[in-house]
Amino acid sequence: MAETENRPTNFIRQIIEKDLAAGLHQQVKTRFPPEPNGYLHIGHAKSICLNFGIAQDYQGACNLRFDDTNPEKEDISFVNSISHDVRWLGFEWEGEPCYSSNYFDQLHAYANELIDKGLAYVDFSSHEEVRALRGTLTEPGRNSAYRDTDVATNRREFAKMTAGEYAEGQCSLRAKIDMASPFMCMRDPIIYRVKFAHHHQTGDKWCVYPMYDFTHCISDALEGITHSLCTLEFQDNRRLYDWVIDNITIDCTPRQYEFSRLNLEYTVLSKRRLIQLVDEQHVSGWDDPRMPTIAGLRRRGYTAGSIREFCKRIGVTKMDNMVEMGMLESCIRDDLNVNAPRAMAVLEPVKVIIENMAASESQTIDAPLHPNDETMGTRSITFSREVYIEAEDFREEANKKFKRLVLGKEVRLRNAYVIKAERVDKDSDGNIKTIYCTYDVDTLGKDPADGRKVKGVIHWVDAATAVPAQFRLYDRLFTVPNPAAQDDFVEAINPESLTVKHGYVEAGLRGATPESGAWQFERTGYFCCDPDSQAEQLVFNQTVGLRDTWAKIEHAPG
RNA sequence: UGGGGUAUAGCCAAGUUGGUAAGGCAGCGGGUUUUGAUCCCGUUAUUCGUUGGUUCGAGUCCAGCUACCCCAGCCA
Repeated sequence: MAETENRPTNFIRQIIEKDLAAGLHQQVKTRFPPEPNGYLHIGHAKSICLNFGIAQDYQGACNLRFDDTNPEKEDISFVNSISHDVRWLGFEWEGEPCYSSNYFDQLHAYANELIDKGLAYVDFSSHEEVRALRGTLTEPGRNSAYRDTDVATNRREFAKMTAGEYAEGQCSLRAKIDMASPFMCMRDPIIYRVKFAHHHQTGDKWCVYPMYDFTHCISDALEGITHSLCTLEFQDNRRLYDWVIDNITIDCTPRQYEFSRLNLEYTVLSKRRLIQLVDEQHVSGWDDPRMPTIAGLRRRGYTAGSIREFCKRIGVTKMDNMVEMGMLESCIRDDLNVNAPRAMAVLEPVKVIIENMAASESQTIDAPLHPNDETMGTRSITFSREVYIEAEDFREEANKKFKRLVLGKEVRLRNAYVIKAERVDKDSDGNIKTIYCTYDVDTLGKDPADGRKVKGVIHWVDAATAVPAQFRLYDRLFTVPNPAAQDDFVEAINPESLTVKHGYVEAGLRGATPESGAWQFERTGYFCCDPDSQAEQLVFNQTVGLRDTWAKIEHAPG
């Protein structure tokens, strides 16, 4: 609903439309290929929306493929969370999820094909020797002493490697390409290494694992991927991608296209840094509401639709970018503004006693669930002699710009009556304990009969039926726009990224759960119930605040 | 002269047979409003990294320059 309807256009979709028009493919096929070594984040959402979105819009298909060639870093828990998050985002992959590890047998056979063609060799050089011979960005590399080993020997040595006869690091299988290539990845890249590691999918079957560059292109070809979309840092790797496909016997020629990865201000989007935040417990976990992970955003209250809309708005190009948080916030506000029912909550309560109302009296008021959408219906709220209002909504004195409750002045209680502040009670420290007011009985649902204007409206909760609740307010996780550029990004963590408040919500929210959806707490922001919430102690996360023009006015110079 | 990429408003981004700068976010001004919200209206690049060239005409074509990003894991 809040999602814009027009289909996105970008250079990749243009290539696809051209290919389709030229009859190059009868059906477009893409894939989303995460390594299961962490949780998905908003940057992955960009890739997911691109790949699955293309499949949807061009009647094609998109595979979910776990690129699991490095068992040491991977875990089955990540394949589960990734599958869950992709579905939650609203996408469905073609058939069963795929795994690069499904192709280990075929990959191994292709490695042997390369050996047979004299295009791969087993190298017994040490890590240090390999590095030293690789050369530098400006100097060519030099050939390894093992580069000209004969085919039969290479066959035999690779078999021994595969059989576990060599230790990790003792040898590797390398493609024989060009040690003088200006593309570093073409200087006889290692395509298989020895790793005595248990694999979450293949168990202990293998002690050699193929490298990314060798695996990815072949996996794409085996799955019939037509357009293999990845991020910019793989542009050089495309030469190797094509080299492998060109030098093995395979009847599919997928094409790789690169787009720029997403950068979001005031957060980090690299797997390495997110893992560090979790491991060092700077956050409560992968789903901490301050995290840019899908799980974190979900717990924070972001909807799948708002994330899809965000991906649509940021577009897909090859330009390096740094997207403002405001862009993301605008997407969730647009969604929740139309979809979230309204309610009232007081986050920092101060008691108001309405002196001209009987203590025994309690009224029930029907309040709209949405001011601009009456089809959403109404809710019942109660009003009685004692109510809570927001501490910041009262001042003993204030100028005309302060459209709230001021001593001796009137204000409208949202959905209820006009009240007037008569006097206050303070504690020994001078803090306001209670505000004594009177109310105008003839102002429910109408303006004062004598025509006087009351411009301020504040929210409130009936003390008699209020439900206590904890509110968690979040701020940006980092204090600088680009924490990844810091020497140590951990030092840029915002110590005030979480603020906890204790107040009240209206009675109707008793029993709220994380499945209840979102509310707009009027004049405050959008909230959802956190999984930590319990019947005796409701916990609400602020997804995002309302646009706050008052803050600008109040803090404006002069 | 290692190579690969990218340069359009504060941010994101259209612009693709060269014809006289879309849209979104943010901002600003105004209107409606029992949310300082929403909504509505208006406004925001004489200019497309820069310097030259071709052309009646260039963001789009050509040449030079500059800036930024990526590549020297047996990571992906």
